[in-house]
Amino acid sequence: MKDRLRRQISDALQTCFANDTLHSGVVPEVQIEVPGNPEYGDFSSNLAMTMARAEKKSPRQIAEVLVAALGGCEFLSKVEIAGPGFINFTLMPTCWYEVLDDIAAKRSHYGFSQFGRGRRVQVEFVSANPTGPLHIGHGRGAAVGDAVASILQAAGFDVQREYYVNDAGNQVATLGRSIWMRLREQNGETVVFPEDGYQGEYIRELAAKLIEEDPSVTALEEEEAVKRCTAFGVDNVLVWIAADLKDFGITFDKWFSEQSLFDRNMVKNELAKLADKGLSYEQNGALWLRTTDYGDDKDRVLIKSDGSPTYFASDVAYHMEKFDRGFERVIDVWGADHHGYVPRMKAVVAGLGHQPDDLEVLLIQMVNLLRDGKPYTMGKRSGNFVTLREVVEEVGSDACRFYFLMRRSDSQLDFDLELAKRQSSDNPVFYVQYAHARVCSIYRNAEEQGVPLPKPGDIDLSSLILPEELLLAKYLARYPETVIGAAQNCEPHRVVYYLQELAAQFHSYYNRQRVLVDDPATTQARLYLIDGVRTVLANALTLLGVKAPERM
RNA sequence: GCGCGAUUAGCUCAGCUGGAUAGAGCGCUGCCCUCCGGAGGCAGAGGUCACAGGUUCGAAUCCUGUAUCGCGCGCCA
Repeated sequence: MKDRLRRQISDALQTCFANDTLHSGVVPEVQIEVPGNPEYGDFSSNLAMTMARAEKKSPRQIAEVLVAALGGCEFLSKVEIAGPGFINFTLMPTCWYEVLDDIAAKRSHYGFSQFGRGRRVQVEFVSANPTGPLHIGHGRGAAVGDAVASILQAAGFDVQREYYVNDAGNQVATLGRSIWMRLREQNGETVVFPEDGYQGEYIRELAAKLIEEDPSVTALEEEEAVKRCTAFGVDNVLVWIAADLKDFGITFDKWFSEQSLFDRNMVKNELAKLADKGLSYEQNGALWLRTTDYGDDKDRVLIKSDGSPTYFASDVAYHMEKFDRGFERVIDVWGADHHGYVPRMKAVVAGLGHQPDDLEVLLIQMVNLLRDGKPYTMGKRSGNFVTLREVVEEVGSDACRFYFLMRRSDSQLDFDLELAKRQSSDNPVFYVQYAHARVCSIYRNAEEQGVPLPKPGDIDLSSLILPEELLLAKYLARYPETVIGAAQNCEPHRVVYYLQELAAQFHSYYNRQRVLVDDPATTQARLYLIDGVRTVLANALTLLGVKAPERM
């Protein structure tokens, strides 16, 4: 609808240039927005004001010329000049009926667009070290990454979801040593558990499981045994992680192993490429990357003087490999405590000849768990985080995912476990899902009463004239642009806010008007309207990974 | 010390990339069930958008500075 108006305005602009009522020939981008105040119509444009300088005329004069050129456009019921030079447009109510037909035609694809033109995008998220179960913070990253991926898909990008497995560094070696120590402990030895070892109970479980599956491990030399423990630990923890994520409704297209970069000599090869480009140099026995050339505040070490690569080295290789795979846009989801690493990674990307913005890093802030408004933490024993699994089991995947997406991902989040479980309008998840269930309930009712259901293309919608009905239709029309905005900015919370507003408008409508009334035409039209609401609620919830239940 | 991010209603937060009278939820106050699910809805009170300058037709939004808070600054991962 907005695009249609945009074309009309562009045409009018050309008309003005042609008949010399405007002279500059400068065609600005035509900005159209939905004004906050309904009195200003359905759409408004600041075009006249942005042209004022080039035209050397007052905005209101320009607006008058433009409005004259728009002439009697049949789908516009009113065009007004207001304030400093806004042009306000009110559309014929019948225009909004088309939105309902559009939704009915596209069903679950309403809101999808070609905005991304099939460009390949990779979203890498979670990527937690395979050294223990996922905790609540990982959960937020998971929910955000998955929703961003879904939103990008809806906006017409070709998206791949990837998990980067840090299976090469010291962290997994520590996991191996921790398991080995617990294993010896279980065999009756007295051991000193390493200070940096992983304290969690799950280490004991892993040790016990390993002895059971392969008792010969105890006979190995220390070094071999630890290696065995490491491999066993990583394999098992990854299975847990995958299961936790699956129960959270998330699957990945690819699990990318850091170790595989070394196995395939990728790190060495990619580092050689950087050296060829003169981006790295040796100093004090170490190999440095010249990240300061691209905005970092100091150069970074790739290979330490003892010859071993830094974590940064494999990260560089990994990101080079991502672009080699043909992704035009690469999105990383990180914990906000890593924000200091953004400049150096952008520097790498820039050094490779890409735009720094081809890599986008989403920083995920902390989750504060609350219970009835009071901070909730597990016992303070080290290694004893609140796991994602416990929370999902307590409040359910839907509530959990919705809450994780309610705020901008870079701002901290209060997550009240009791509130998330509540079956009332206090609870935003419930409130939105309930709106969907309510529409379904009305439809069930209609069927029981033998009311014929509306058939798309064959409905008289002229009885949809109440302000709240037009308001709903207009809001449904804004869904596709909401998805595009969320995709452009990687901001799933926009979809959440959209949902809350749509649900609120629907509940309000429901409370004022009955859908199933005596007049058959009105009933049909209203059923058609709320079916549109139902479809959009379901589509938006799906993008967030939240179910749209038919009854609750 | 340097860098990054924040600062909007009592609380938690939005604010559509610079637009018109700054919004929502919670909490508070007062209302609405002869009604398809009241598991809802309506109304009210509540603001110097941290502060001071600047940019322009126009600033919560962009720039500079100040204050407060948080985080990051390893040849750790």
